[in-house]
Amino acid sequence: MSGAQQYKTLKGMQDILPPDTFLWQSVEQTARSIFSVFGFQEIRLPVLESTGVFSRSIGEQTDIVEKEMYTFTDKGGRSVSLRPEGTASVVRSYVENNLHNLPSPQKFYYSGPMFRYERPQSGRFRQFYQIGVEAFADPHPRMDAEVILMLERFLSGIGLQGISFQINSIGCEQCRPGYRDALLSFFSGKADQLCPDCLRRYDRNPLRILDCKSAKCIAARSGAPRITDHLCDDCRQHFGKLQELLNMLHVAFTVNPEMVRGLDYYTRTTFEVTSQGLGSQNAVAAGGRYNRLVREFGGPDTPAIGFAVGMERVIGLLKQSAAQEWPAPAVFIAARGEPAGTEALSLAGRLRDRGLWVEVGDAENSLKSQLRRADRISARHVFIIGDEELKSGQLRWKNLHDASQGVIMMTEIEEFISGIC
RNA sequence: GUGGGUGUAGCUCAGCCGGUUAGAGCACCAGGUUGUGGCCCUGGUGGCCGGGGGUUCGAAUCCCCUCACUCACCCCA
Repeated sequence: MSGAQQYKTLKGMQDILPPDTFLWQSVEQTARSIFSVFGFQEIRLPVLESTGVFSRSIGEQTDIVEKEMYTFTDKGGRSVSLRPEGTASVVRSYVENNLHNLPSPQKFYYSGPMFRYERPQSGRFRQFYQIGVEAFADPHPRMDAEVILMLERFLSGIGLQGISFQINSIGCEQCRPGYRDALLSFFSGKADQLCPDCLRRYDRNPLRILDCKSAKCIAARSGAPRITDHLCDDCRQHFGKLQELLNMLHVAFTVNPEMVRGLDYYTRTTFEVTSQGLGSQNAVAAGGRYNRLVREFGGPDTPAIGFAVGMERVIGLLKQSAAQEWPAPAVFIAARGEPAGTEALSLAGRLRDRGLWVEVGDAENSLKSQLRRADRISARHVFIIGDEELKSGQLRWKNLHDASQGVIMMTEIEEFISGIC
């Protein structure tokens, strides 16, 4: 190692390396195939947007917008930000491209990195990956149920265990202000019973007091009004119908009237999937309905619902339950000396054309050394080419799993391969 | 932004009441006679002991500062 500068990833950013990348690929593949059969189509969006895309949707007052965004001025003097979440960009794109002209409902999924300038901890990074979906133009709770069902299918499809679904309704512009007032008046005489954080929340976002973890606040909020008791008729019916549908679809869930979401744009249904064994950041996926956002972005009045899955959290759970496997090559070709080394390369090419993963040994090394390498990378079969084989037009094969071996003609190699692979 | 914990080889760690060239296991590479892996044996690559300063004849070891990582609060996927 010279005295040269050693670069490292920035705080909260990480390299994703093999064999983890294989796990990521399989999770992404499952997502694609499940979302596809539900009729969701992929969209790919920029990572950088006008800052307003996020501040106006997520909420000016939220922590995400106030202190967690990677915001800077570009060379044209515009304020731009790395996306801290996906929904705002999808809505921007929906409006910009007039996607409401596609047959309704319009259903999309996306995946990619998000950025938030936070203090990293277990399950929390500054660059993190989400797979998310958004469904537009269907106000009915059937769409809520379908989206939640799809999330459940996906999570069980990748083999996640021990997760639980919580759902809630946070009402709409008709009923939420009334509930907020009820909550404020309930806590107004109890300021001394709240933790310092919740005193702040009282002014900024009183609903958050409901999910504070401090023992004081848990005690102070007993008997607090519940959002589910303050829903207007339409919201109550919507929420009731959703529960009915989820039961019919056999999606296990619990209603949690204290569940609060951090983003301002939600209306009615919100939901969250949590897991034990994730540490403090235990949300695996979360989402909800946002019926006003498209309108606020200048589009037609269009209801919508979506969710996002935290990839690192899902991957973290999967790694706990199963050891990482390295994929292994089908064939390793060991050659001895120069003419054989060339022959090995040519044979490898033919086998790769048939879609096989083939590794070639270093013909300058001993056979023993090459076999050791083949074993280390768990190759299933070894072909051995040397002077003898070149003379006779044959080659020797060996199965490293059961140690069987034999000889075949070089010209019959393709048939032989199709018999064993 | 606020607290706690930890920094010695790629990984897991020992050494740390100061004392000659800083260790182990695993991993990686090679070899153990002519062309056969796993086990075993041998050898090799790899660390200015996170960085800087101080105390001392002498610091991985003691003191101070700093940085990084990590967990938690906050917030959230």
